[in-house]
Amino acid sequence: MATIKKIFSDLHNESIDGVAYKNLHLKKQILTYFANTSDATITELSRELNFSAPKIAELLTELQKDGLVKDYGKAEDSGVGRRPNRYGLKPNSIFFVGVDVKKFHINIGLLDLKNTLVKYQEKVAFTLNNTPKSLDALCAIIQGFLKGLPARKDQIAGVGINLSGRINYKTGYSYSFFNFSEEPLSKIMEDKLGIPIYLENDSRAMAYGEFCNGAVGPEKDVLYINMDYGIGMGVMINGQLYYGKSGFAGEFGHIHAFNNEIICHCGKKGCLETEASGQALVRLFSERLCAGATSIVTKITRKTQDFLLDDIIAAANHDDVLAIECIAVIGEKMGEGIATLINLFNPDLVILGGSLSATGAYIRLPVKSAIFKYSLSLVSNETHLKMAELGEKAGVMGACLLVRSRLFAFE
Amino acid sequence: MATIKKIFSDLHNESIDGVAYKNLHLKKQILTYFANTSDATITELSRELNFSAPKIAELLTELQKDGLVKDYGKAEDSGVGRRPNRYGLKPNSIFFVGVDVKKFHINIGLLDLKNTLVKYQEKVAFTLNNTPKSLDALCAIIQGFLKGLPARKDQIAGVGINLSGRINYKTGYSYSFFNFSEEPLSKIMEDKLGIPIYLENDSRAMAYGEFCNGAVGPEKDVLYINMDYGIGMGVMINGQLYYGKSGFAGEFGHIHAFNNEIICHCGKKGCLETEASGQALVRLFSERLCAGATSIVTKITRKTQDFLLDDIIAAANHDDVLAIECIAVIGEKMGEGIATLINLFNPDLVILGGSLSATGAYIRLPVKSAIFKYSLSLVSNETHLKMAELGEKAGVMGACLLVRSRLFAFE
DNA sequence: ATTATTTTTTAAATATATTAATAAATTAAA
DNA sequence: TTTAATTTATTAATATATTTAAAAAATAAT
Repeated sequence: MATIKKIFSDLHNESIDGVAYKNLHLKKQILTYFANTSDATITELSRELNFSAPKIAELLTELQKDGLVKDYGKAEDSGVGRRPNRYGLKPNSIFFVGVDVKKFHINIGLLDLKNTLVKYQEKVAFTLNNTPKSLDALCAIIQGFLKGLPARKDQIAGVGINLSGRINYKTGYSYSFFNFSEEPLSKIMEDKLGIPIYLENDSRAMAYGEFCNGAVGPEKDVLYINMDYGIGMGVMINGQLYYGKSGFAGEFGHIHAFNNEIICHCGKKGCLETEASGQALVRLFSERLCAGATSIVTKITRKTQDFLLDDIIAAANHDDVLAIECIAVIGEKMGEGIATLINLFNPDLVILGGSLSATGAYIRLPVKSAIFKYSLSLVSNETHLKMAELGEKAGVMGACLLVRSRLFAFE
Repeated sequence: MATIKKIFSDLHNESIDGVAYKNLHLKKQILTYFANTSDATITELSRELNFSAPKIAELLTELQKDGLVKDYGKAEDSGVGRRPNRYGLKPNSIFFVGVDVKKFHINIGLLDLKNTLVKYQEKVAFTLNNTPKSLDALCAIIQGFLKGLPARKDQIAGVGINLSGRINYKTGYSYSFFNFSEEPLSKIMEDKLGIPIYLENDSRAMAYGEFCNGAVGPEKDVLYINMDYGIGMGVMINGQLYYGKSGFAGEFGHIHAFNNEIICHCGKKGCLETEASGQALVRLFSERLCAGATSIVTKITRKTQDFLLDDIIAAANHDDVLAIECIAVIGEKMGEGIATLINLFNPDLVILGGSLSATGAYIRLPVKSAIFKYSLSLVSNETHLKMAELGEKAGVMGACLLVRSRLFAFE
């Protein structure tokens, strides 16, 4: 069995041309088909990829020799005729590490080729600051995770890392965090950890998780809204993540939506994020409490101020009226923004994700009614609104799957 | 030489498979390369499409037999070595008709395979109403144009028609105009005119014209803003027009942007179009005149009310202060909307088009300054802002080129 | 249980594309 | 002017993929 390094260099060998190039291309098409769809028979692949059965069979045996593909045996009875063999990715050949860096904690996990989180650690203590010390702490956590894995290091294709703010995944530069060096952040971390690093914007990675393994079915044009302290978005167009020119597409939180005087951390005034985000919810909730409103959150947390977003979400899910009211206010404003997105993107599906999505219908209903109110009905009639399915795991899943997509990618 | 019908059915024969399918695919790739890029040599095509030179040569001779491709002879001196032959589309083999339906007139033209408007009629008298009579008038004009063409009818691949409002190009339904029948509009017109009809949203068609033959160079993510009485947008993502689920993507004019009481013709309040469009400009200009402001427009047109948008544009281009001031007001609001687009799409290029773009810097500068004010600088720094280059011809060009793209399209 | 039917898989034959080699065209240098 | 160098175009030879046919595997019907 070839090592991951060998497979990697084979798959990305750019000096290859002619027949070898075409075979390599077809191999990647097969792998991508397995990854995006599922196991398949020779005949299915032949039809789908427009190559003859013998050719597909030849490449499948090569991929099996490489250790990437497995023969899963005879398919289920499908009526009459000989039952075909099903082929698919071999789970234990390659693994991917995903690191979801949140404001106050880290989630980290190891994914195999069958989309199983082999190992997963949630809410590892960490505080995100834009300092070298914070970066060192992050590296140390990843280092520790890499040590205790049920996989050889040469089986790990890379580490995907989600950060909030502006990220250019192609260059590896981060512009909002850990941007105190001349070199791209991905390079710095690769040097420290000795393993390929792939940076991505947090919302886009979460979106990718939902796209591949969550709420998205056959839909091709999908928007994923990450509702957390800030507001982020991941855009899928024609079945692929959309980046824009420099990887900054989807800055939904910083569109100008209000004529208020609240200064956003991006430096501008009136961003959607100033009134429709988790941080706006915390502010609104505190204001209402100060103004004399009552809530069970004070009982649960024994605090009278400095509530966390999670405290309010928990209160709402315990039927706390104040929390529910405040979420409705935020949701209405969020929905107005989403109405704009629907007019512009005419998506098949909009997914509400991020920590605020844990409030379920409390956020969904005001969003839905605002969409009706503010978008063209002909357009929004075509759009489904769903809640995210992966919850807290979305980020880690997405980060891992993005590493996979880079391994299988062509060019 | 094969007839257009033969070529058409060859190019879209779906029963073909195996080798014939692959050859057909490669033929279309070659044609698309010629269409999108320019003429090319065998070696260039071989490199670009990853096929061997003999294979490319074989298909090129076939395409020459079909009458679609022409040998343009030896290339310019490129230093040392044998000079290659350049091949490209043959201009007089196939033609496309484009019809740009405006509110108060029609532009109609005939395009050859070298992007030359062989015949072009501008501002043909017509008034767009949502009535069968208006539709009949439109068909009559097209019928008349088809009669006097310097091309046989069997050489015309189809007629592309631009309409404002919501269009689903796949089904051929129009939802804003001529929507009084059960059957799709494209079907109705095909039956009347006896030639394939392709409907498209007017702004998207204009955008496509600029993409293929106007202000767009190598950029892949581009937004085209159609500033007319209404506001429209065409979106190019990854080098291709973006439609969204039902072809309604890009409804920029109807995003909710103001808390005003002006009812938009879409039925909602506060649309961007109510304050940042040509119709808003006309309203603003009239109000300022009524309030006592002076303008040369009253002298030129000898009217004291009922100004057309073109009157105000002409006045501005004659340095009329009131017109320039009003355009700046509209431009500032338009720019605020475009800032939102930039945050969401992170485009390479934004093109200002439509009749208002004829005011040049008068509209460009306020738009530009609003973009600086309202979008994330990291994102907007990456975006260029250009004026459209095709002017009034954009719609006809786009309509023709869209027919072409459907002829060459695969699937 | 045997035979017919259907489908996948393998194998052989055919068709096809690529590679390598040659010829042709062009420029620069001898 | 001739020769060498360079690149393209064409051809012939080789490698490759596809097609066709045959075999194998599975099920249903007789």
